[in-house]
Amino acid sequence: TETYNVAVSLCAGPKGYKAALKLLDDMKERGVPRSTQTYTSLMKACLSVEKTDLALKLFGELLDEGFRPDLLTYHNLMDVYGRLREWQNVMQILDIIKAEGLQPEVRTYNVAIVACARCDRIVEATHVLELLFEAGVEPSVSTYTSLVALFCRLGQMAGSALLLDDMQRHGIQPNVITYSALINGCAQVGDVRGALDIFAKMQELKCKPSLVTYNTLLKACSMSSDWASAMLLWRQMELSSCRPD
RNA sequence: GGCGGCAAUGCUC
Repeated sequence: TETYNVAVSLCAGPKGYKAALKLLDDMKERGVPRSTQTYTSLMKACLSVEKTDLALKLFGELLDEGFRPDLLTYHNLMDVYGRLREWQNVMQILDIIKAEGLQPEVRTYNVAIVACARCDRIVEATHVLELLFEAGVEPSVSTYTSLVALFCRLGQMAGSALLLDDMQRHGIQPNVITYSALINGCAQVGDVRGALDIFAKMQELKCKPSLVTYNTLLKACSMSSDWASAMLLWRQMELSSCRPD
């Protein structure tokens, strides 16, 4: 069982999920017992290629075989429902986790926030952060970055600024991903100036921009037809060790 | 005891 579980867990990517499913058939044929983890890893493999229907089916099989879902299973399940835009189910799973006596972790809430974010549900995503605090769990950079990214994607820059303050009050420093999300927000609302300001701040803080950062900055410029800034950024990008792809 | 899970842009279909 363990050998198979490890093999299944290594199956990610476009081809991986098929290999993983083959392993499951193999286990059944040879009478190798499955486990919660077998199915959870299989769900993950399916999610990596957005096969949400298959992931749901595997969750069903897990239950049919009489296994108890663990935290990770529920994380994957929330991921599924996020992709299906079924945020009500995401919130419900948080309740189920509690009801089952499982101990939620930061990641539990992070996954829930991302799932709500996929559904553009700002209210629910924000509520998840409150639930985290109620549970006495410490937020992480990812927690705040996921929320900030949602606000930014929807152009709610005032809200994202409040979150950034809140984050720092909790002693969490934004990283390159957080800043990239904020730059994306500036892009959404056509604020090239703001995007460049954040970029400047990153340099001050010695926060190394990534390829995504540059792509996002260029997007901000192109959405406002600011070709002069775009050219400057392109040059900067070449000077740094970032190569366009 | 070990193993499996989280966040940012665009492109593609």
